[in-house]
Amino acid sequence: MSDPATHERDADDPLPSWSALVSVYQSVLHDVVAALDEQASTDSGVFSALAYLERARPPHRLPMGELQRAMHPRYSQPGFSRLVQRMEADGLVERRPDPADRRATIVVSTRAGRAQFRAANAVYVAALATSFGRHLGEDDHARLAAMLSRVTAHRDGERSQVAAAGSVRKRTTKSTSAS
Amino acid sequence: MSDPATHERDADDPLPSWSALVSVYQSVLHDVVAALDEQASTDSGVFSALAYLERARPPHRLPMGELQRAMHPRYSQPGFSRLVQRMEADGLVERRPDPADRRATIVVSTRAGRAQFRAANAVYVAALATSFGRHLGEDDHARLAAMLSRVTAHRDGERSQVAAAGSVRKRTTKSTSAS
DNA sequence: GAGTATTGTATGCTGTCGCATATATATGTA
DNA sequence: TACATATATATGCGACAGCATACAATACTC
Repeated sequence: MSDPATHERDADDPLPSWSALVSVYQSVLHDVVAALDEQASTDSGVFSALAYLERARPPHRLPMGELQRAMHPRYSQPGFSRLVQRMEADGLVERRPDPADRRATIVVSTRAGRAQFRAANAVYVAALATSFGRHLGEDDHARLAAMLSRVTAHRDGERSQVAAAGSVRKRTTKSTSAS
Repeated sequence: MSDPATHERDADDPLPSWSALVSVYQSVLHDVVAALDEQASTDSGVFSALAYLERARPPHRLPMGELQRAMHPRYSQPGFSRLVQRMEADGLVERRPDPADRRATIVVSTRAGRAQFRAANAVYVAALATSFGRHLGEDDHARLAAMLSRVTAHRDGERSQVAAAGSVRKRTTKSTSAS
């Protein structure tokens, strides 16, 4: 779904910017995923999960649900469950029962998982710089980040308004940041 | 292994802008794909292929290879081959032998395919406006498109330089395992 | 405290992906 | 012409995705 034919040639037509975004995303991601695979033997989903565990506030652990939501809508719940199973089979994480809620599972990265993250992250940073970073100037990166963050913020703001309006009680998210 | 040109906190650190781009892409795409599926029963890959056929310069036809390349690295060659087979099975396109090259196949959208594109495109435009367009102002869309287009142009420029340079390569695409 | 709804995670099934490879045609070279 | 190589597309196969659903534990309501 890159850039279809359309009408609406106005200045606020979002199609050109969306098409350009899709084009950049797809080609850069393609390069980065290839680099991770070839130079670090790391699947991009695995890398992403390890990265969020790395940043987790209690050392290297996150409840499954929070980790899944941190990864945007990248995986469905079943898909994410299987990703974690594979990672556990590969020795990258452990799954521990949550003592506070016996339905829940806490994912903890192992020493091997953290080592693999460090190696893969070096590849990732290098590939991203080559494939994306050096194609824009300093100010451009900052401005791009600002604009795109506005989109996310605006979207999220409206979503929580909708959520709050839809239910009488808005006990929605557990009191965690978890972007 | 490449040396870790690691964590730059500089202004030209591409990570924040890349992360923001990924976040916007994933969530907007999620919404748009859901809308296409729910309101137009159209897979996003099918929609993209129909869109490129729609704007093809000879009426509604393109050689398979060109159509595939137009869709960026979204599908592998085999994956694209099967996408077209499915579309043909659904009556959205025909595959005709190319009289000039009997290896090749020309994909032609059928009347039904064009009708489905029009219906799906209306859904697409509406969903994109809701999910992406209205979260930025007019100038922002233009500036965003300009910046991202620069990335694509710069990337493409370098790629053709590399292609022209020929065999002077580092050890990139080699099948070395490494971990 | 019993009954129902809700939440967290896992599994069966099916569809589609990418990789490796096969097949057919085209092109280059002797 | 004969042969090696390149290009266009298709198929076998294994991996992984999402949907629907199952299962387990918790939370709400009375």
